[in-house]
Amino acid sequence: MPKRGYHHGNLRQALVDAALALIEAKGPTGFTLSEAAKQAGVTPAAVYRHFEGREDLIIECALQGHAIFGDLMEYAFESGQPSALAAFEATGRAYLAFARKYPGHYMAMFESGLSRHATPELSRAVNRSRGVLERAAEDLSQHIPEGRRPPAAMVSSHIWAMSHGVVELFARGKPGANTPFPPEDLLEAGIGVYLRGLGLVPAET
Amino acid sequence: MPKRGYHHGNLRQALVDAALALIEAKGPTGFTLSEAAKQAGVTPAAVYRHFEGREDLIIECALQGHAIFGDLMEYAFESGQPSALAAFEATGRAYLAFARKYPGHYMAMFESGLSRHATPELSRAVNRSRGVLERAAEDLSQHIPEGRRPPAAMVSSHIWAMSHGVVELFARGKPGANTPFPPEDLLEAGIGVYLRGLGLVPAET
DNA sequence: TGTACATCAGTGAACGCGCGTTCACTGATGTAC
DNA sequence: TGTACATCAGTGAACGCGCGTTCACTGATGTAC
Repeated sequence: MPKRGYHHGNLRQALVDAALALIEAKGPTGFTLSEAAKQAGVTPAAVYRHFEGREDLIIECALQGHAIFGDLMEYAFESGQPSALAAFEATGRAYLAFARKYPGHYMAMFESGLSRHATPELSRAVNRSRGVLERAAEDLSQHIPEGRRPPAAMVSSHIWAMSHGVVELFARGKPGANTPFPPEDLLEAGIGVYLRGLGLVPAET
Repeated sequence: MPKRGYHHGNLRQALVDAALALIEAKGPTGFTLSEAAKQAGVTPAAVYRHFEGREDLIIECALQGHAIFGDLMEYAFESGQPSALAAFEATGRAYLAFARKYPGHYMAMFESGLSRHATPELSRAVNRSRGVLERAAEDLSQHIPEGRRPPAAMVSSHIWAMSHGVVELFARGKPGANTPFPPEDLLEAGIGVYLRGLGLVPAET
């Protein structure tokens, strides 16, 4: 009874799914509303019953991505507790895992070029995603040998940057296309070195 | 006498310059051949006197970018000699400096989605750019406390990833849009922490 | 210096295409009585 | 249960647009004699 058995069933989500597949295949700018409609078995005009237009569809993709992303990061963060270090490392790993498992979402979120403020809703979603990493960095900061500890926001920015860089440069296309190392190992090793540089993780990894 | 005073003067380079400006403004996928032609004061068909088509124009942009990029990185590398550490840090800084000074080139090189093997010439240019960073990493590796030193290619990949991530996430758009830290400081601090993690740079920065 | 000719950079019109978006419509579904 | 009606998801045709590319052309430049 809830909402089954309409004309299409659930066109809205079918369109989002089609859009995500297309974005994954052709990039966010190569994606077209018409093709998403066709792939959902529907006329382009039908899209306008559910979205304001092309950009609105992409925003929904990014929104759903941030929901999953935030959940995943939060779960990883908590699974590492009470060790701030384990929590932080797990969060970093979750970043790459998300990017690999949901490439369409990832691209919609970070490569579609849409403003973070396109929508209050999107703005909120982005802040939540970022918040998890920042919280992990803050917890971690408490354990850094005092004195010259960098701001937590800087630490989280560094990890975000390295993660994003690994995704863009080494986790796209055919495996081994750019480097002899699997992206997962590359990122984990990079974070390991970085954490050692912060004065944590003296000998391991 | 060399090549002045043609119909246009030097349409080929004028088209490249127009393309670079457009790529910077609208991204590599938003760039259109027609608009580049118009901006150079010429009919779209004229472009085909100098390039095979749209993609060929983008390749030329990337090619010129790699030439500048390679020179800049090499110069930075050598300016830090004979200290392997100084050379490496200078190379990292040169990366970001290039990305900020030549955003159109940077986008054509790393965000246009064209294959590294689109052309033998492009392939060579890419390898040269990458080679400089790898050489810097190798020199640096010699100074790392032996035993558990990561492969040089991994070190250069980490730096490349962090640099690229900083560029994409924090050096685009309005300043301060994403972080309270200037991208230069962010990257320099990140590389500093990373190098300390490698066992170099014990106390400074 | 002057004329005849070859070259070839750039023109302008045309092409087929797929895009995002609009609009009046139609027809299946859900609701009231 | 059966009929009349309202809703509204999806249709199909049409729009104006700018794209990349092609083609026969034209006209300025450079060269030969």
